[in-house]
Parts: sequence; structure tokens; C-alpha cells
Amino acid sequence: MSQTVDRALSILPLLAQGPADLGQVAERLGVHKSTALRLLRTLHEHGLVHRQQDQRYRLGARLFALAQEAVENLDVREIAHPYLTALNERIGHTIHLAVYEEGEVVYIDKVESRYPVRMYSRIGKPVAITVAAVAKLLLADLPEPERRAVAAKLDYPPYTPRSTPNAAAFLKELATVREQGWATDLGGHEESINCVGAPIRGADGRVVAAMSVSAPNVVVTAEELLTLLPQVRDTADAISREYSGTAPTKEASA
Amino acid sequence: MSQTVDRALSILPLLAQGPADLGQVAERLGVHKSTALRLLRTLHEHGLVHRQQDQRYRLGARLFALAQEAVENLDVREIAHPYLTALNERIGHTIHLAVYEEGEVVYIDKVESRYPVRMYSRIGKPVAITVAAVAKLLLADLPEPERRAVAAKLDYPPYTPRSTPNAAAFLKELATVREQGWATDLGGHEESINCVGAPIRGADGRVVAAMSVSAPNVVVTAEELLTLLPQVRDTADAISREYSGTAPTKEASA
DNA sequence: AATGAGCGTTGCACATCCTGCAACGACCAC
DNA sequence: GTGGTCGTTGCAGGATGTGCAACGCTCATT
Repeated sequence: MSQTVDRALSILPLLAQGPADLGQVAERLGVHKSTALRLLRTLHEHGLVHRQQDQRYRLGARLFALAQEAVENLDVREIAHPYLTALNERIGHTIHLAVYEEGEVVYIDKVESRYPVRMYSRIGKPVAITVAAVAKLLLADLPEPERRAVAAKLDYPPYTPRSTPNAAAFLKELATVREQGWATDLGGHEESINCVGAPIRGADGRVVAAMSVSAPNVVVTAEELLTLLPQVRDTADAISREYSGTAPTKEASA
Repeated sequence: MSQTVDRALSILPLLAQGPADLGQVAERLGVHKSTALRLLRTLHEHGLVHRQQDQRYRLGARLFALAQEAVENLDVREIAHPYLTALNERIGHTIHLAVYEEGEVVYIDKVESRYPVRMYSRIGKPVAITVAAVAKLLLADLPEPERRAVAAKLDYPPYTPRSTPNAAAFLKELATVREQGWATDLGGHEESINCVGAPIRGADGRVVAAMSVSAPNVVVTAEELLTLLPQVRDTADAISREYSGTAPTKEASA
């Protein structure tokens, strides 16, 4: 692995915490100022860092551009999107699409009733991975050792009394999810929000993404939300079929 | 500037266009495969690229994490947010906050009626920079030479008949915006959407950000939208005062 | 005004680290 | 079974990154 690049990339998370000047970057990187300067300049030329008026560096706009383009090129997302909006038009609630990647669960699409906005607001954050329905679905499909490893490393914040309390409970929940082929989050993240989710599978049967429907208690009870499960699973299955090439490729209706 | 880092970073926009395998990366980078491999590995270790099952590389989730943290650490955004939501509660329409950075205009916050969602969906994209009210505000404040340079380099896509047609018209519009201290987009991007915006200034009087209110024609006419201008300007001014330290610092009400 | 400290910047000599080569192994198609 | 493609590895040569020291700038201090 390349030392120079390694150092340069280490600057990014450092700046993510907040702006820093040359001296701080050099110190936290453990290199000479002149070295840090050259690295920062290179990052700057690529638009990944930006220099503000006070000469301090912070992350640049190109980063958003990259993240944006990246998410738009995810083929699962592209395939799934019309199905998600179609489902949304029928049932009206918020729909999420998420993927698992190297220890993290990331929302890659969202459809909100009447507002078809893609929102990435939670992206990258440690998003309730211990309670979210999509997270359960994605983790439930991991190979045994990785699943245990991930579960052991996680924190289990008690968002609500119904949040997953610890690794043991989580693994047990994952086993259930794995067996039944769908997942819920009943007030585990926010007291009044319930979710039902289903997995999207690739040609080899592995879970490549997960989708969920969320609704507040005041609109539909948890029981009512569960009656939507068949529709959610049907949608997920339809996406799975198209994604794995086993289905009518150019049709996104119900 | 560092050659190694330069090459490594050049991989990112390359992968933004879509997944690529080692050979493609090496070729498009003009380096040997083994070199490309080492660079990709380093990027991978930092989570910036991800390797999918077919061994091809694509951009990784850490990129979102960085973009997310970056946007959350922008102090303008942090200061402005409560003002934006307060205004939104009064008038109900969609509110945007944007900044200018090295030739690009980027949305850094958005408040939608009843849905206080931060949406970054347009981030990084060449977002209607020739017609958006916030873009006009930000560009209008650039120093003369840079303004001309940017205007000359832009494309002027005819989104609608009312879109800015060319650089001359754009510069003229910017002059107007600069003089009057506010800007509009009346159907210049989408036929049925109008916007009014106002600038947010730092202590030195320079425009550091811009905000706008958007509403579809069917809800409010352009004339009605313009009656909101005083409120928009007041909000922008209030943010400016707090941002530049000339105001009650811990108050975000109307 | 003068002085000094702090910070970013530059040019350079050294040697570290990156590069490209060639060979190996895995996988797939024919 | 065989040929081809692609990712991977170890290595030697040298290009490239590194740290040093000195300079200039701005700002705070006396």
C-alpha cells in the first residue's frame, strides 16, 4: 500500500471533524509541514479539500459530487427505484432502500409520500444498525463468522425501551429474520415509528440490498403495518427477479 | 504536487462514472497494472473504493460518510438551519441554502414543508447554476474577473423558454441581482416553479451563502411569492448578523 | 513605529518509496 | 486439455517524495 496516498487520504477523515490549518494537519499526520502542504495541495487540485478565507482547510465540494455520482451508479438502486415509487404510490408511506458495505449499513434511496426526494441525510452515520429493519435483513445474511464479528463490535444504544439491548439479543433477532425472510423495527429507534422490511437478493441468492416501509404509530398501528408485509415482500421479490435477470427486465409496474 | 496522490485521486472521478476492473483503471490512468493495483488497495483501505463480487471496483461508502460529516461541519449551515426551519414553519414552502465553491454551487441544506429533511440529492451536480436564484446571488458577488470567467465557461441549457440564454444575459442578470440585493428564478428551471432568494453575508460584507424559497405556480403565483420577499430578506439578514457575530448569538426565532 | 513570534511557502540534497517489468497462478472459454 | 485473460507478487532501478533550513508575510506586542 502506498505510503504517500495513505497519508493523503488520512487527511480526509481528519478534516471531516472540522477545519484545520497546515500545522495541525502536519502534526496529526506526523509529517513535516512541507509534506503536509504538498499533500493538501494535491487534494485541493482535485477539489477534495477547500481552503477557506482564514487559510484553514476543510473538505471540498467535489466530495459531494463524487458521493452523488456514486449513489446514482448503483445498479440495485437504479433497478429498484421505479418499484419503490410504485409501492409508495399504493401505500403512501416512507420507503427506504439500503445496502451493507464493510461493516456499515447505508441508505441509498428513499421515497417519501408525495415527495419523491432522494435523501442521503443519514448516509455514513452509524444509523441505528442494531434496530433498523433493513440493517437486520442485511446483517442476517452475512456469513456466520462475519455476522458474529460485526455483532460483537457494535454498540447497542438504548434509543427506546424496545431497542436491541446487546449482541446476544441481536444475533437471536438476526436468526429469526433470516428464517422468516423479513424483518421489523417496532419502535426500536423512535418510540412512535414502526417499519417492515424485506430483502432483495441477487442471482446467487445472497442479499444485496434491503427495503423497508416506515410509518408512525399515529397513522397506522404496528398490526396494520404488518398487513402490508405481503406487498413489501412482493415488491422486494420483483426487484430481486429483475436484478438477477430472472424476470421481465423492462417493467416496473405492480 | 504529488504524482502518486494525484494518480490515486484521479481514480475516483473515473470510478464515479461506473464500476471498472483493474485493467481499465490502469489503462485510463496510463500506468502499469501493478501500480493501479497498489493505488486501488490504498483507496480501498480507506473505504473510498469498494470491491464488488465481480472484482470490479466502485466508489465506497466512506465517501458518503465524509460528505455527510463535511456538510454537518459547515458553520453557515449550522447557524442558518434554525432560521430556515422557523421561516418554513411560517410560510410552508421549500427552502434551500447554498454556497459557492470553486466554480460550483452546492446546496448544503433544504427544508421542505412538514418534512424537515436534509436532502443532498442535487449536491455536486451542475445544478441549474445559470438560472437558480441562489446561484445568481452567489455569483453576483464574485469579483468582476472571476464572475466573467465563470460566466464565460458555463453552458446555458434552455430548460425552459425563460432560462438564461447566454453569458451576456447572465452577466446582466447578475448585475441586477447585485444591485437589488435579491434574486428570483421565475420558471427558468422548471416551467411551473418560482423562487425568491436573498444573500447571507459575512462580517466583511461578502456573500458567504444564499437562501431561497421555492413554490409551484399552482400553489402561489409569482406575484404572491414575491410578497414573501421581505420575510426572506429578513431571515437572510438575521442569519448574516449572527454569522458575522453582530447579533444576538443564541436566538433563532422570528 | 519597531520588534518578535507564528505560520505558510520555497529550493534542495538525500534516500525512501514508488514504478514497471516479468513471471506466476487462478479462472474461464473454447 | 489448452489457450487466453486477469489479478497478484517480488524485485531492482531510479524517479519521486521527504525533511531541513531559510525566507517572507501577517499580526500581536511593547
